[in-house]
Amino acid sequence: MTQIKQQVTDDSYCNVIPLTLTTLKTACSQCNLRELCLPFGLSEEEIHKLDSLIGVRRRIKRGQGLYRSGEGFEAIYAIRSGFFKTDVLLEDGRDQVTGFQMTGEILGMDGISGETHTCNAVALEDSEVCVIPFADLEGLSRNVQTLQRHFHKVMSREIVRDHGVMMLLGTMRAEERLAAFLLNLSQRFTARGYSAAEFHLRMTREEIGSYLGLKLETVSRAFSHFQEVGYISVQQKHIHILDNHGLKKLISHQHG
Amino acid sequence: MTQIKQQVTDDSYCNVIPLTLTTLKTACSQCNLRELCLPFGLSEEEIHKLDSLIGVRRRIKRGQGLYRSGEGFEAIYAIRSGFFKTDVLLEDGRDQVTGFQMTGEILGMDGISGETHTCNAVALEDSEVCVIPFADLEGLSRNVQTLQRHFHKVMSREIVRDHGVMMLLGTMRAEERLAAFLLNLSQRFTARGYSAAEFHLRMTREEIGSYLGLKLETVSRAFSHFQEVGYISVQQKHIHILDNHGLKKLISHQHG
DNA sequence: CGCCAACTTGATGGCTGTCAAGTCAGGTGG
DNA sequence: CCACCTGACTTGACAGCCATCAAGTTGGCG
Repeated sequence: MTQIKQQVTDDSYCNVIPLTLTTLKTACSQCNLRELCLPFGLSEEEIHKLDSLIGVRRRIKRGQGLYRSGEGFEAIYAIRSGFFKTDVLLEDGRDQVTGFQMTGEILGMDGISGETHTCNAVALEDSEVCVIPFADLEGLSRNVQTLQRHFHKVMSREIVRDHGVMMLLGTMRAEERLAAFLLNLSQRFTARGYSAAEFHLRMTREEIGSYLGLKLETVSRAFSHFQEVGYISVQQKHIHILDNHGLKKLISHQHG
Repeated sequence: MTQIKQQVTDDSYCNVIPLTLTTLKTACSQCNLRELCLPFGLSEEEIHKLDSLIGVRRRIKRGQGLYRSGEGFEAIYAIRSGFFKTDVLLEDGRDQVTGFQMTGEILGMDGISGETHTCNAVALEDSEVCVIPFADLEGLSRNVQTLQRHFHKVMSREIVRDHGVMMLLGTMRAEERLAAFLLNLSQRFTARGYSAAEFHLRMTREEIGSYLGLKLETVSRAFSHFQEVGYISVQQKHIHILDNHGLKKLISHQHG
């Protein structure tokens, strides 16, 4: 446990102490992410109850951590703006990105089981999260059935998502993985009102590779190849999907 | 509430595979798996409330399904005896085993998010599960805080477990994966009072390979090699771990 | 302008997939 | 009881995908 901290402290976490903590009351009832986030499906009255539950927002600068593995678990976080990655670090130094999270998505549910976080959450751009004290959420969801149900769905969705990643890591080849990754990002940006075809990657090739179980060179080569055959155009972190169908066909193709 | 029992009995699935349905009342309060299963941490009184919630047990013969992908979600299942696998099937024919479950573990949480199961659960030996109607579980956990908390922990544990598998698939080599798999099984058998060193594999090499993202030949070779170097002895599905430490060292070793 | 991290591209090697042949164990029927 | 059959497993040979190592390019920032 303690030796893990040595590994993590390298860069981002030294800067973690001076987190800006706003005492601003957040208000789900006035948040435009309602339909993506925890309040989904709640009545106006119920959302107002949620308002009182969410104490503070927290601003996290690019590169800084929101929580880290080993830390006590107190709250889950709803991303109000920005972009995060979560990663797990093994004692031997190996690590892997377990997910990328964007606005409206919930962070920190890994910590519930052992009352201790089991992964690190790091902002990939300046971000803001709503802090949801977990005991309070449980308390409210004992009274508000729709909230209880929706929270269970959020947790379950995380399980289903993880199964998808396991499928990707276990059965797909490099280019299939990257295609699936791009289409997933595209779909999630679409759900947030952004362009499905054009977006900016917040993460490095190395982080993509870590997530996909590949080395950064392989990711880079796959990007180049996709560009050669006209599926996408890439310029550094700017992605333009030119042939959505081509990418989809690549994934569903038998690997033979 | 009542329509749930109908769902179980007139399930179209019963027409495909003849499931044996017992009307026996189950009783968590008299179950020796309490400490591993959903009742963990509950008081005597609270466990009695759980008793009333669990309607029926269901017997599943080896090779039969408990639920399958696409089916409506009504209940989660606690394994009372036996052994299961869950797998996901892609349209193109690729499939992957996403987990192996043993007594006391909970099946079916993948179905909560979309109210439809997203994977198949198949018995690898004759098994028996306690059917826990999900709406009832939610109802009771609104009244019993310890149950609510524990159920959240169970879901969270599934997320953490999946992260472990992602780590395994994304960063480990074939023999490391198999070593991690064997140690995980050993530890779970131990928690159930069985030998840590000697056990019987319920799954085929192909199923192990699918879970670990490997081909069955690779699994077989890794078993043979482990035997050569004295880590284990294998005879078909019978495993004897001879050098626990050796396996652990293999995993934590840098892959270089 | 110069530095550095991120990225691209090439050459090579190794792990694991693929194909193939053979062995083993368990179950069935004559 | 035994021959037979089938599915599961083992082992070998070879090939391909991706990791590794290396060198060069680009873009952002002080």
